[in-house]
Formats: sequence, structure tokens, C-alpha cells
Amino acid sequence: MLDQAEEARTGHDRAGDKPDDRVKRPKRDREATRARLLEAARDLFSEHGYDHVSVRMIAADAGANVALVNRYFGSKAALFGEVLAGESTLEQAFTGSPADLPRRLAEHVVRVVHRAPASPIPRMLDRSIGNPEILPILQQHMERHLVTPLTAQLDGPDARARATLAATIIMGGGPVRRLLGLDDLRAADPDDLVRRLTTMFEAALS
Amino acid sequence: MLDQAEEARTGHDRAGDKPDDRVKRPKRDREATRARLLEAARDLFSEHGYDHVSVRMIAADAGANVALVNRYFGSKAALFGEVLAGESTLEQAFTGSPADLPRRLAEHVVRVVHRAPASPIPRMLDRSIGNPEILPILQQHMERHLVTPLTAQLDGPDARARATLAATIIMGGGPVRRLLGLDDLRAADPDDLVRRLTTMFEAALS
Amino acid sequence: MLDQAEEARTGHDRAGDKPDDRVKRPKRDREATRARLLEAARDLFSEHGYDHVSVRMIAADAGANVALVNRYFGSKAALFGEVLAGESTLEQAFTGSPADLPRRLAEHVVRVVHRAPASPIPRMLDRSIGNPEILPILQQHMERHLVTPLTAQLDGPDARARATLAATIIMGGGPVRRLLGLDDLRAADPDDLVRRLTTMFEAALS
Amino acid sequence: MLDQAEEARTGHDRAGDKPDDRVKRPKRDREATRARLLEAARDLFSEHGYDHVSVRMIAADAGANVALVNRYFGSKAALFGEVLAGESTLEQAFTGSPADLPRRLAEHVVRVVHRAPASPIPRMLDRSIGNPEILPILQQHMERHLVTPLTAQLDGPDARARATLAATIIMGGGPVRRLLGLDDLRAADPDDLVRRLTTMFEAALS
DNA sequence: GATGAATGAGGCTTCATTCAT
DNA sequence: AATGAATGAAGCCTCATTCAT
Repeated sequence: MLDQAEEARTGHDRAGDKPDDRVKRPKRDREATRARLLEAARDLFSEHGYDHVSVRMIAADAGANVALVNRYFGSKAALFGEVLAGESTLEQAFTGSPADLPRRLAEHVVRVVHRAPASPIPRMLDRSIGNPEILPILQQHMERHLVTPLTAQLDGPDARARATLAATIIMGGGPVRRLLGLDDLRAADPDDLVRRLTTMFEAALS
Repeated sequence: MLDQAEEARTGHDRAGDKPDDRVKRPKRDREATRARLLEAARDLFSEHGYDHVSVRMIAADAGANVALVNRYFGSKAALFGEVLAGESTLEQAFTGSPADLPRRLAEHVVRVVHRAPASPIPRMLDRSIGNPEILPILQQHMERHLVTPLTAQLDGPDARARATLAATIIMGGGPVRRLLGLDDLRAADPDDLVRRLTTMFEAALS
Repeated sequence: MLDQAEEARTGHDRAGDKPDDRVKRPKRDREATRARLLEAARDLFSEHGYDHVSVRMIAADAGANVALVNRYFGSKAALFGEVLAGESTLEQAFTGSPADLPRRLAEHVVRVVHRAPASPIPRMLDRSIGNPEILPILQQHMERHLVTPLTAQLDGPDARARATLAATIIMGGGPVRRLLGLDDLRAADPDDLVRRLTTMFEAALS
Repeated sequence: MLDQAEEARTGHDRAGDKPDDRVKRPKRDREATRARLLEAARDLFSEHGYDHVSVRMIAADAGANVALVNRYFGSKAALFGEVLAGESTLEQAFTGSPADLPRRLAEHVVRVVHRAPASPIPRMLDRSIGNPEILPILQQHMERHLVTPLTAQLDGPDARARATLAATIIMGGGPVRRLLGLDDLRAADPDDLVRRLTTMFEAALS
């Protein structure tokens, strides 16, 4: 479908395709194509950030036509928003007793350090910051999936400020991993890291 | 474009400047134009991030011709590197007794919160992450101005890992400010914030 | 733009063309636009040389958008390579008994002199030498379409050296025509020219 | 004089400077600078061709100011013309009895093959063909230094046509060397090459 | 008279999007 | 409905040349 010049530029070959074991769908393939686009977008955005992913890369990765991005989602930015929508960032860390929240957050951070790559959504966030076009989308997602649920678990005054402090640690992880690498953190004792981070989150939240 | 206080604080005179006490200044003032380009680049990069600043914007902001960017600095990326080079991020927070380091870092963070805009360099960092072209430049800056001096003040094992944890808080500030706004943090008691952050940095560093 | 005779002779249909006998032709005709770009590139490159033809000129000449040059061919250099690829320079002169080769080469040269303009490919070669970016492309073409087939017809030692001598005459024709004009050669007796050139090629090859 | 960015781009360091053993001149240095520019231009033009040499490269190589190129010579093209003017191409080959002319030309060609690099002027010619801006300059040089003196040594009809044939061999040498390399020619017996080329020139000229 | 900073044009390439089929 | 060819804008960079000093 792509000639040589275009193939060379995108550099994506459809290796890694999951076997499509779903039953054939009634409608042509619209839902399936849409889903493939969404998945390709999530993978690429989380890998390279919004700016450095082109709609052609997404379409090529999904094995779909380029124009379908605009047809199905309206624009590249809207596709980004759709990827973000509905996917929670820290779902499991938020589930459980509020007293254990700091430890769970700490374990989440250490888990990410030792089992790269992190889940796609946080990576999308820290790799796509700085683009004014999608800033509102990012803000809305952070509000919905991080600050609001976190604040809900907090009592006392300045709950949102304390949630912001915790978000600082969580958000800082991405850029730091990218800039400093993981070697030093991995070299340290994981239990020690968890203890330190738990204390940090406690100081932020309680 | 920068308010006076910040200009004074950053102390932005290019390293390697010849002592300016010679009698004759250059005629059409290459050095002045270069400095204007550098300053415009710093302001714009810190405001919009590397990707969303064009060399034309920089030249226009500096009142200079576009070609001068390449003539004086070689490339956009090299200009970015030059902006970063020589400017320390946390100089003053690193100066003083190691025992007080966590408190000084905490005060630095709170100070930034209450006196927007933050100094340009950290903003450049968190707004420009994700561009592979300048990643090495960013890494080198972080290593030189954050991890190395921080580690130098630490004793005991895993010093670099602990420095990385502290960097997580520091780096996380930028994206969080951008995504969540400063209102909540400003609404909280500054002294309380300092206490919390001090504890967080202590947990990270000691 | 090319006169009919030459168009027929060069036989310019792209290798790898799908058999065009299918019923439906492409709607907005990618293949046709591609062919127009290729033809415009061939004409302009052969007229002005690689350096002095811009992709904008090519696109304008083909009545196509500038971006299509890069979309279809990848780069200006790759387009140049594509123009060269598959077009033989001296096909017919190489066909026949080796004993007659010198005379056929001589007749080829004289034919070019008397029927300007020469075929586009040799002109591209001698007008585009000196650009390091496309030197490998040119070398490969010369090796494939001139030296190798010529050497294949020669016996005895130093076959490639002798082929190089003949290539000297053939390659020299282009620059000489450009610098000295064709008037003097055309004023001479064609049969005499053929005799002289035949002797020259014999001295080079046998 | 050049800062890092500019130095990096030109890539020329003034190594290879001939020691300036001339006595100090009365006038500031105008003549000397002019001469250095001329020499640098000749070297660079013959190495890379007109198009791929910038006036900044020439000025840097000569250790002179860029504007002096235009001040002294009017334009880049005029400087090219000045380099060409007055320098003969085949002076010595033309000197001697007309009967030996073919052999002398042949020896000249073989000498160039075995003792690269060739003299600068012919290389300038074959590397700079194709630039319409300097075509008239090249034509004039060829006329003056190649065709006219060559024709002057010939008797009989169509003298200029025969000179053109010889020029074909001479001009073809440059491009061929560039495209095919010298290995094959150097591998052959030099005396055999001289014999072949002598016959070729005889066929062209007599 | 000489310097070198500044200029404006033009180079190739890449992108998200629209529109004819 | 869906395709993919075509578009126009913008990106960075390089150049020969001019002009203020």
C-alpha cells in the first residue's frame, strides 16, 4: 500500500500485530478500524509524544487509510483526546483503604521503575506536555483521573494542594526517567525505595 | 521581558565574556545581537518549549534576521544548548550546609510557586522533553547542574538514587504547574507547604 | 516536451509497472502524476544539471504540487536516481557483433551531433557531475550501463582500462558540445567524422 | 575570527599555508590579499566545482574578509573568471613540432592519470560545467586556450572540427576519472596507454 | 579603504488536512 | 462510505551580497 519512499519514511512495518481472533463483524470494519487506529495512536503517542507522531505513522501502524483519522476523530488532537478519555492512570493505586494510599502509590512508582515500560497513559502525559494545542485535553484528564480521585480520599484542609504535591512526585517520574535513566534507581534496594517514597507521599498527602 | 528581579537573580551574563571595560564597542554590535537572540530564545523556549518555537519567532523577537540564528549558533538545537549552558538551575539552593539542604530545596519550590513565572531554565526543561533531537543536551544539563551537585552533598549508599528521587519532586513541579495550575498551591499555607516539602526531600535524600 | 522520436526511442515506461490492461484506471491518477514528475525531472535535469534544478521547478513543470516530489520519490536525489535507473544510454550501440562496435559507437556519436538535443541521460550525466550528493548514483549508472557492457564485449588484458578510454570519448562529448558548440562538427563531413571516431574507438578498445 | 559555529560549517583550517617569504609590500596588503583569495579560489574551485564552493569558504581559506571577494572581483562569478584568465591548460603539450602533437597530448593524459591530482584548471572546467552563470566564461577559456591554439597547429580542412574531436578526449578525461576512478587505467601498462591515446589523437587531428 | 554584521531570497523537506473519485 | 491523491503552509538552513561603521 505504501510505496518504497513512503515506507522508508515511516519506518513502520506491521510486525507485532495481534492475531485478529474476533469474529467477523456485521458492519464493514468501521469499529475494528477505529479501534486499531486508537490503539496505534496510544502506542505511538506514549512512545514519542504528541508532536513527534504524525497521522501517517498512526495510519500506517493501524493498517488504515490516513484520511480516516480525520473522518473518525475529526483531527489529530481529538484523536489524542479520545486516547486519553476513559483510561484511568492509577486506577488500582486508588482502590483500597485511604490509610494505605501512600504505600500503594510508592509501590506503583517502584513497580514502574523495575518493570519498564510504564503504562502508556502517563508516558503520553509527560511526553506531550508543552503542546498548547492539547493542553486543555491534558488538563481535563489530570483533573479527572488524578486530582479529583486523589482529593476524594483526603480529609482536612487544602486537600487539593496536598493532592498536587503528590501529583508532583508522580508526574516527575516520567521526565526524570527520561533524562536520568533508570540505572541508579534500579541499583538501589527496592524496599528502601518504597519506604522513602511512602514517606514522601505521606508528607505530601496527610 | 523578564521582570527585573529575575533578571538580577539569574545573573545572565554569558560565560566567557571578554571583560567589557575596553574602550571601543563593536560597531554594529554582533555581541549585542547575539545576546538579544539568546535572550529571546530563552524566553520563548521556556514559554512554549523547543518544538513550538521557530527560529523565525526567535529572530523576530530579537529584532534580528533569521539567518543570524544559524550564523551565530549553527543550528536551532545548538542555540537551545547555548541557552542551557552555563545557567545553573538551583545554584543557591545547593549553597549551604548539607543538613539544611531539604529545607532549602523546599523553600525553593514554594518560592517558585508564589512568584510566577518560574525561572526560565526549569521551564525549558519540562516543556522540551520528548524531542529526541535535544535529549542529549537536556541530559547533560541535568547531570551537570542537578544530579552531580546534589549527589556531592550526600553521604551513604545509593547517593545517586536518592538524588534522583529528589529530582523527581523538582522536575515534577513544572508539568504539574502547567497541568493543574497554581491556584490550589497558592491557596494553601506557605509554611505548611515548606514543612511538607522539607519532609519529602528529607525522605528522598537522607 | 520531448519530440516524438526520442520519446519512442527511450521507451520510457517504468520498470515494475503493473500491466495496465485492467479496466479501472486510478481516479486522480497517482501513476500519471508520478510519470509527469519523472518526465519533468528528466527534462530539467538534462537541461540544467542537478544543482540548478529545484524541486519547485520540477513540480511546476509537471503541474503538480511540490510536496509530491518527496512523497513519491523520497528526496530530490532519489528522484534523480529514479530518472537514471532503467534507462540505458547506449543500448543499441552495444547490440551487434563486437567487431563492429567501434563503428557503431562512432555512428552513435555523430548521430547525436547531427540530431540535437542529445538523449537526456548523457546530458544529465555531464551536467550533474561535481555534486558529491549524487556521485554514487552516477557512478553506479556508469558502471552498469557503460563500463560493464562495454567490457563484456572485449577480449584480452586490461579490458576495463580500454573500456575507460572509450568512455573518455563518449563522456567528453557532452562537455565539449556544451562548451564549444556543435557548429564546427556539423560543418564537417559526417562520413569523415565517423571514420575518425571509428579509428579512435578502435585504438581505445582493440 | 570565525566563531565555533562558522568554523564548524566551513571546515577549513589554514593548514597548508605556504610561508610568506615575500618582502613587505608598500601598499597595506591589498595585492597580497587579492593573490591569496585568487589562490584559495583556484584550489577550492578545482576541488569541489563552482557550485559547491561558497565565498565564505574562499575567504576563510585565504584568511581574508568575505566582503573583499566582492570588493576586489565584483562577484563570485567574476572571481572564477579571473582564476581562469591567463592560466593555460596545456601549454607545454602545445609547444613543439606539430608532428609530435598527438604523442605529447597522449603523454599529458597518461601523466595526469599516474600523477594525480591533475592541474587545477582542467578540474575546474569539468567540475563546474552545468552552471549557466559561468558558461560564457568557460566557453571563452576553452576557445582561447584549447581550440584556438590547437587549431593553429593543424592544416587542412575542418581544422576546428578535428580540434573539437581531440578536445573530446581531453575533456572526457575529467568526468571519467571522477566517475570510474583511476584504478583500471593505472593497472594498465603506461606505454600501451600512450600508444593507444597517440593513435586516438592522430585519428582526431590529422 | 576595510571590516563584518545584517539581509533577503531561495533551497529541501514534512506536516495535517481536504477533496475528487 | 471509503480511498488516497493533492494541497498549502510552515519548518530549518545556506547563500551571495549589501551597508553601516
